[in-house]
Amino acid sequence: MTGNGPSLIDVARAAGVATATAGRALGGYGQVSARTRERVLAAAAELGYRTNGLARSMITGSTQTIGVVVTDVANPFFATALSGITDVTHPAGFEVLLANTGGDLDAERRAITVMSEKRVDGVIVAAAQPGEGAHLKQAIGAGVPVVLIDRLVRGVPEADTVTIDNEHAATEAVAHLLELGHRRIGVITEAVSLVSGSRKRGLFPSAVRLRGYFEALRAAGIEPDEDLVGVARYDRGSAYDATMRLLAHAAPPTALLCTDNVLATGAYRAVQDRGLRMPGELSLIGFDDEPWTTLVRPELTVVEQPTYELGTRAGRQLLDRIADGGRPRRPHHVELHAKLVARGSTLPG
Amino acid sequence: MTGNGPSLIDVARAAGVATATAGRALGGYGQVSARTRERVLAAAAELGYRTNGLARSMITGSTQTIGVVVTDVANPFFATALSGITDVTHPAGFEVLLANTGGDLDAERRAITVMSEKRVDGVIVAAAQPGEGAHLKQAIGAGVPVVLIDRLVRGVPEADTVTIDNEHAATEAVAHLLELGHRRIGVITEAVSLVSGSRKRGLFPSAVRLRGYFEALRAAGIEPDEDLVGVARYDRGSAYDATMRLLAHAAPPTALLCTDNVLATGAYRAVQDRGLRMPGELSLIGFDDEPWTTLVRPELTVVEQPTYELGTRAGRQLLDRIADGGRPRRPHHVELHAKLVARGSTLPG
DNA sequence: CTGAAAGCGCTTACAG
DNA sequence: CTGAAAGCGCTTACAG
Repeated sequence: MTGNGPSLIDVARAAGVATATAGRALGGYGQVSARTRERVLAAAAELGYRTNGLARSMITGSTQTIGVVVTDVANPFFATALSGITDVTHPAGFEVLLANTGGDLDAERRAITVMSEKRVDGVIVAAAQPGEGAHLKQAIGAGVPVVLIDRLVRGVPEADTVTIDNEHAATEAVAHLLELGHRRIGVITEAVSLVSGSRKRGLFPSAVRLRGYFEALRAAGIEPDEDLVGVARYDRGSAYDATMRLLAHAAPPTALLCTDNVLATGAYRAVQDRGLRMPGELSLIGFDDEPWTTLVRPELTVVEQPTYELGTRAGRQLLDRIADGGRPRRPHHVELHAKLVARGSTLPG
Repeated sequence: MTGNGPSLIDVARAAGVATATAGRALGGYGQVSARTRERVLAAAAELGYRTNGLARSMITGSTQTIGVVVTDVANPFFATALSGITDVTHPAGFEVLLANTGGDLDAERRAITVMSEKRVDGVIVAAAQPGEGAHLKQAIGAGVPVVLIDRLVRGVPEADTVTIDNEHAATEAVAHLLELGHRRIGVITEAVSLVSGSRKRGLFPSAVRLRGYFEALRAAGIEPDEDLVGVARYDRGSAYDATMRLLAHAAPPTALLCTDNVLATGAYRAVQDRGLRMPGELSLIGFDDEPWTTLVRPELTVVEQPTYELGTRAGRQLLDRIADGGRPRRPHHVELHAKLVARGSTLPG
C-alpha cells in the first residue's frame, strides 16, 4: 500500500484547471501557458503531488526501465559489467530492474516473465545455460528486445549479442607460453564438454576458451594431453583441488592457464602451497585483470577482458533497439577483444 | 512500444467468459470453477497472453518491487551486499530496481524520486552523503519505507537502519596492534572530518572508524599524532600516495590501519614498493576480507565485515516494513559486528 | 492554450 | 461460481 496521496485530479481541482491541463503542465508535454503552468506547479508542490508512473506508462507504452539478468552480481566480472550498463542507460533516462539467477535456469525464466509483465522496454541477459533460449525467443516475440551479454544462447538468432573473442583470448595466452618454451601446458577449467573433438561445441566462455587452448596447442604441433586438463566447479576451493591434482602428476605441467578469475585465485594458492617457484618451476596465467593480480608476488599474467566496456556496449545496443521501437532489424553482434598482460608469473625476471 | 499484444478482454472473449472471470482464473484470486479456469488458461496460452503488471499494480497498490540505491555496484562490498538483498527479497516475490549513484547526491535524489514515482514498495539506500536526508524523509512521508544500509543519514529518524559497529571494529584493530607492542600506529582514511575532537561527528563508516582509532589510542594513553593520519581520496592510487607520505616521515609509523578495502590495496602496494618487511618493519591491517587477502605474502590481517549479512538483514527488514503496510512503527536499528582476523601482516611468525 | 471525454488493462465490490 | 459496472490515475485525440 503505497499510501495513495493526491492524484492529478486533486492538483487540477486545486489549481482550478482541467486534469488534462494539469497533466500537460506537470508532464512537460503539449502546450501550457506560463501562468497556468505556475499555478499547477504551485498546487502540486502544495499537495505533495508525485506522478503515478504506472498510469503514465500504461498509456505511453514505455516504462523507461530495462531488465538486467545476471548469474551472480557478487562476481566482480558481472558487477563491473553492470556498472557499465547503468552508466550508459541511466543518463538516457532508464532505470534498471536487476535479477540475480545464481545460474539457475528456472530463476532466469521467472525473471524474464516477471520483467516482461512489468513491461520493461528491453532486457540484457547473461544466460544461465547456453542450450535453452525458448523463453528469450518468446520475450522477443512479445516485443521485448533482448541483448545477450558475455554468453551466447542457442535458438535465439534474433537477439543482439555483445561478447568477447574468447577463443582468440585463450589462443593468445597459450601462444605466450609456447613462445617461452613451454610444451606441457595445462588448463584449469569449468567447461563441461571436455573432449576436444566434442560435437557439442560449447557456446559459453569457458568452453570457448578451452577450445582455443586445444587449438593453439594443435597449431603448434602438440597433441593435447587429457592429463593436463583440470576440471573444477566454479569456486576457489574446487580450482585449488584440481590444480593440486595436476601438479601431483608424474609428468606435471610446466605452465597453467586458468579460464576464469575465480579459478585463478584457487590455482594461485595451490601453486604457492605446493611450494613451486613462479615462473621458474611453474608459469601461471589467469583471466580478468583484478586489483589483486598486481599485489601478489610474482604478479599474475592475465588475459584482460574489457569487462566495463562489455556493459556499456550492451547498454548502448539495447538503447538503440528501444529507440527503433520494435521495427524488425537484423541482429547486431559485437565482439570485443581481450588482451594479454604479461607479468612476473610467466616472465622470468 | 512494447507491442501491446492481447489483453484480458481478448482472452475473456476467446474463452467465452467475462473479463472479471478471466482475471480470476489467470490471477489466482477469487473463485473459479476448474472447468472455467481450464478454458481461460487454454485461451490465454493460445493467444500468448501476458498479464499487464502495470494495470494490476495500479489497482492492487503494490508493485512487488523494491528500490536499491548504492554508490558503486562495482565495489565488491556493495556487490556482495546487493546479492544478500536479492537473495532475500527475490524468493519473497520482489524484484529489485537498482540505482548506482556514483556517490552523487543529486543522482541519489533523482533515483529516489523516480523509484517513488514508479511506486516501489520500499527502498534500501546506501547514501551518498550523511548530511542530506530531506529526500529520504520525503519518501517516507509519501509512504515509501526506507532502510538505510551501511551509512547513517542525519535528519531521517524514521528510517530503519542496518549498519556495522564500525567504532568497535576500528578499536579492536588498534587494540590488536597495541597488544603487539606498537605505539606509533598510523591510519589511512578517506574521512573528511579529520580532527579528532571535531564537533561534526561523522556518521559515515570511514569517519566512525577514524573516531574508533582515535579513541583506542587515547584509551591506551597515547595522544594521537596528526602526522600519522594519511588522508586519501577513495581510490587505490591516492591511498598509495598517502601511505608513501606517511612512510617517508622522520619518525614513521610501525603499524598502519586502513579504513577500507580499496585503500588497503593501495597501502599494501606502497609498503611492498617501499621495501618494508611485514610485519617486521611494518604491520598492516585492512578492512573487508576479500579473496586476495590470503593470496598476498604475508597474508593480510583484516577486519572482516559481515557484508552479505548486511544485505540479507536489510532485505528482511524492508520486507517486514512492507508487510506492515505503512502502519506507523518505531524505527528498527540493527548493528552487526565486524571481526578481526589476524594474519601474517601483523603476526610475527 | 484549454477542456470534456474516451480509454489504457486490469481488480474490486456488488448482485445474482 | 459468474457477470456487469465502476474505477485506479494518467495521456491522447478532438473540439473550441
